[in-house]
Amino acid sequence: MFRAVLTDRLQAAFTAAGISLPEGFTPNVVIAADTRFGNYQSNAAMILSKQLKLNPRALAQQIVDKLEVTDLCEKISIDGPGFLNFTLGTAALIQRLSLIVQDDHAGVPPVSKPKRIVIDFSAPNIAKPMHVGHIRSTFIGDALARVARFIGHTVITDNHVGDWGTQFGMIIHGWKTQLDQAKLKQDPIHALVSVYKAVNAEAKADESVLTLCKNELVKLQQGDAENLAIWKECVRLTLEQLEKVYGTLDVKFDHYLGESFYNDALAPLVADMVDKGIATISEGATAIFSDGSVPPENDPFLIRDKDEWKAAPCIIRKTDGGFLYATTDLATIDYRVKEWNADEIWYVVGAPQQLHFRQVFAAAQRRGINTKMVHIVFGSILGPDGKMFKTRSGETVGLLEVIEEAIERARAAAEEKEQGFSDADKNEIARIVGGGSVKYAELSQNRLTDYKFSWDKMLSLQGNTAPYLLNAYVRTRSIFRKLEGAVELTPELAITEPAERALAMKLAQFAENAHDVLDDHRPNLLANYLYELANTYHGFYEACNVLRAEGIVRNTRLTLCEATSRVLKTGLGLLGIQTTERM
RNA sequence: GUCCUCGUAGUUCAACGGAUAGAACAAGCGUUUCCUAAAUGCUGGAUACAGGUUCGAUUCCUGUCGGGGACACCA
Repeated sequence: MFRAVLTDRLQAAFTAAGISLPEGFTPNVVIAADTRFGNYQSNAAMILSKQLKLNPRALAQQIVDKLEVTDLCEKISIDGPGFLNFTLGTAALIQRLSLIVQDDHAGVPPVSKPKRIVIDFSAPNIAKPMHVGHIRSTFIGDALARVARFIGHTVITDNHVGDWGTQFGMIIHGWKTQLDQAKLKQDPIHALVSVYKAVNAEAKADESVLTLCKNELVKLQQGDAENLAIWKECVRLTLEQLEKVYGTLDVKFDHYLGESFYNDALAPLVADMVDKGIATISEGATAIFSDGSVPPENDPFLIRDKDEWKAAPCIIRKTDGGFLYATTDLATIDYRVKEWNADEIWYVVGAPQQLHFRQVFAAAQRRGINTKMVHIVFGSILGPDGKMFKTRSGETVGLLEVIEEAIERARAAAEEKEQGFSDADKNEIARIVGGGSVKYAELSQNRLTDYKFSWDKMLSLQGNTAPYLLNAYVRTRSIFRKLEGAVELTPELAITEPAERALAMKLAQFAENAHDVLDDHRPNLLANYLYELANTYHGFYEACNVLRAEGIVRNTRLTLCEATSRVLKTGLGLLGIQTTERM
């Protein structure tokens, strides 16, 4: 990575110039946003000049005098208030380009300290279809897992399915009284959903039905054989359907340890926490309160009411003895730490659950767990009214529906092309383009912002979308197909045209971008990078004909195409988007 | 009420404290004897408001206004 090398060189230059760096200060080098000034830049001189009370430009000059980067840069300049601007030399770019074409990681170096990271994402509920709300967790989680693995971490993905809870009282009651067996065979999840909805309506109108449901739930929790069998069948049928959806989306999990997996751990966990004084009995329930170890404004167990701080406890056992969401999550943390030796646990879960995780993480810490736990927050998908899509009240759009529609639209687009595709070709292209479009629509966006669900936006095939990137890839492949037969790319390269240089420069930045994604868990940085790369490639493609060129020019351009091809395929792969040779 | 989060072009979104705030869609006019036109060139338009910190603020801090969310026995 040029950035890392330049950072090291800069550090050495400070030492050589006899400037002692303040504690914890490392010179900052970034990819220049505006290539007019150079390719990389640093603001280190400006920041240090403040602390050392020196003139920033003079300080910059001192550093430049000692800087040894002639192997990398053809130009270093001091601009504006004291920016250090580096312009890479052609030889360094060429070397980099050769590496991308040879390396199976497209020139992305591994992390220096690999970790064991457990990533918790997707987490659909049993007996309910996945809806558009699951898009964010599933795609963001999957992309982060892929990137983390790619740069050398050990990743364990776990789908913490909602397979246990009060809804099973109603489902079991409905299963026994009104289940349509034929429908269950045909479309199990929808059969279960309609049963659930019908019972829910009945229970609202008739108290006695609600009581029956509660009784079924109690029996299930006590291990009644018949209810247990029904529950297991519900889980099996739902997982079977989910696997199909995940298969279409190319999303895989290492584990499916749902909430029920932790049932036996809950009572001992609560007892232990009471023993240790972390949890106390209050109003009949068992709850965790503030221990006063952090300032009240940072304490997740306190809220301010007027001028006083009031308790905001986290309940782990209900008055009736039942356990809750937080209890299961605490047990889950125990398991992940003890059984999987997790260094870090990442939760890709929506913003509404921020308080929940703050409380659970704080509770786990009090139990002596010092594993790093991160809630990777994302904004909500809103309905046309600007309010959250609700699972319980309003109808939402099914995830499968969105994917199918996307594939259909991509298929229609493929149909219009005159590339002599067979039906099988068209189906495969439609699957990749359609599925990729939905993923890219999500992943190209900052995860924190809410957005309104829109069919046209999610399924668009024009503009900054997956097909745009795929088309760039297809263009690279088409060139190699035209060559008919193996091409030997030779190491003799010469970058002369601005479009060639711009492309080589962009390709070199893949290494930095792949790493930056995990700094703040933001796949959209990678998506944006790939868009810029595709854009740069399209520009190169218009400006520089490859096949009609000869000799070293042709070899250089072919190498640029090969490198672009590799980076696009690898980068899209990190987003969970497959590529196609033709479209 | 308290806390969290968001507020950027007509719309949907970008921008690890950096230089002239980028794209896409929508609109208009062009580009195919040339490697896939799902491409490409050109033309307008935006940081909610008020302070503060800084050489420099869309970004950090404070307040106001506005959207959304969470706040003891649902998950």
